[in-house]
Amino acid sequence: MAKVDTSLVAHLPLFAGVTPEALDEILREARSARYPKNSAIFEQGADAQSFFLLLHGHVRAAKTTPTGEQIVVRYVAPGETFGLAMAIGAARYPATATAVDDSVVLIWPTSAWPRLVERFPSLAANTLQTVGTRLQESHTRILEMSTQQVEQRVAHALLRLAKQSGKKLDHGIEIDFPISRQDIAQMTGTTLHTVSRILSGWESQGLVESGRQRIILRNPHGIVVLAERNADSGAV
Amino acid sequence: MAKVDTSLVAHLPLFAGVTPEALDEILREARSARYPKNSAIFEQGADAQSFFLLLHGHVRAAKTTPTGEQIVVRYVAPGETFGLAMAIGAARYPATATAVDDSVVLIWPTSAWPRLVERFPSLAANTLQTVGTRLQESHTRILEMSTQQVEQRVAHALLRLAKQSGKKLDHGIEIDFPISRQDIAQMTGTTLHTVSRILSGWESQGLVESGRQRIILRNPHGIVVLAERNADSGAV
DNA sequence: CTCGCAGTTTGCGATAACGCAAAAACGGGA
DNA sequence: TCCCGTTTTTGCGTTATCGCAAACTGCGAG
Repeated sequence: MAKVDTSLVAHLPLFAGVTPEALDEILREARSARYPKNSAIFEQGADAQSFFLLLHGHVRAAKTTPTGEQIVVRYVAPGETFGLAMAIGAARYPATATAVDDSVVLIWPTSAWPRLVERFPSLAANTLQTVGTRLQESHTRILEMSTQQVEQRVAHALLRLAKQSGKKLDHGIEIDFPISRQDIAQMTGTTLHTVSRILSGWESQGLVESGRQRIILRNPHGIVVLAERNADSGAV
Repeated sequence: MAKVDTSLVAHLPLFAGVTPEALDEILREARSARYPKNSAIFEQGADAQSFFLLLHGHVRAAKTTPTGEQIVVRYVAPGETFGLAMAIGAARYPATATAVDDSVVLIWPTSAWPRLVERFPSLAANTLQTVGTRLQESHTRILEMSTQQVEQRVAHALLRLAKQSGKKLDHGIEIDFPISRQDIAQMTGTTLHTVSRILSGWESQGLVESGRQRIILRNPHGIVVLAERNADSGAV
């Protein structure tokens, strides 16, 4: 069994208020695993046998309709948990998780959750906090989808990705994992065509620099302006 | 201080796994209050001084944009909690809560939450479950907004309302609180005009019977069919 | 180095839904 | 019972966005 250095994870929100000894005990119940780029971690509808903590890499959580259309629920960054179906009392995963980069995760068996929570109540409190935050973000997303047009939604989405997983370059901020036009479309409720048109436009204005599954915000402030301007204030 | 009968609330999910004595202790920390129809319970952005459990009536939780547009986050039915800002670590309410009917609520001071959770860990677990379920519903809503057209979204919204707060009549199911076209528009990400057109259409097909802030599903199954049919399968 | 494919770009017509405006209907309060 | 304000209905022009189709491009495999 791979040994995980407690110091690497001790500062994570999930473990706030947990003593080092307790953390050690918690980690002993986990195993770690590596998922290569583009491999599936779990599938929507499958038995929720495990829950996960991402150590390295990036994971996309996506939901699929009966007719095969997808939306991206979120991108998971290192330090975040995912696959928490058990915490909400679901027996099956409500979404599919895919590694978009080579990724390393900690894995606990779902069956360990009740015991862990009983021994370490902070885990429940911390998880509640996390889930609550995600719920709020989700409501914000609904608000945006209801009231903003596509260009603003794409702007917001990119800014969030930049904040969560942006790598500072001297000529801008790069989204630190491979992401396609299609992915962005699935985050914002539009089509890859429309996203492509929007990014092309921004590129010609020098706001972004982008290519195959790669996006650099050259002028983040300009994108903030786009994101915040309301529909009719943008006459040229 | 109004005394609340424990037997009225003992069966609620929030109190699952809580002993009668504990419940009694928890309820002693609460006070109850009555809000008349159309009165505000709390405003978005205000200090989250309390959290609530709805006993009677119906409450609308809505989020407002800087430009004044609104969306309905959800309708709260009796037995459900709301205003849980503290559980997610927010100091201010992320939405506005309004009684849409004369309503009675239990109110706890936010400051009591940490103590309650420490003494009764099931509260945290139960709340986690609730919040997790809401998160899933929220994702489902995003999925619908991304992949379905307005008519289907309205159909789904009405079916959910009917399931949550439907009153069985011999000639159909009535949504058991006042709800306007505008409200439905704000639940589905469209305009009151479009909702009105859709309901008019349904009315002439005998699917619904509706009036001023009042909707009866005359043929729930017909609406299910509408909700589930995918965009192109509906040729006449 | 070249080939092949996944990802991207772009044009163009189609249309669902919006937005405005005005009239009609309903219900509660005086 | 009548009146007034809110809610609902409906017509009509506008448009943001979609959907399809076709061409292009960059990267990785061999």
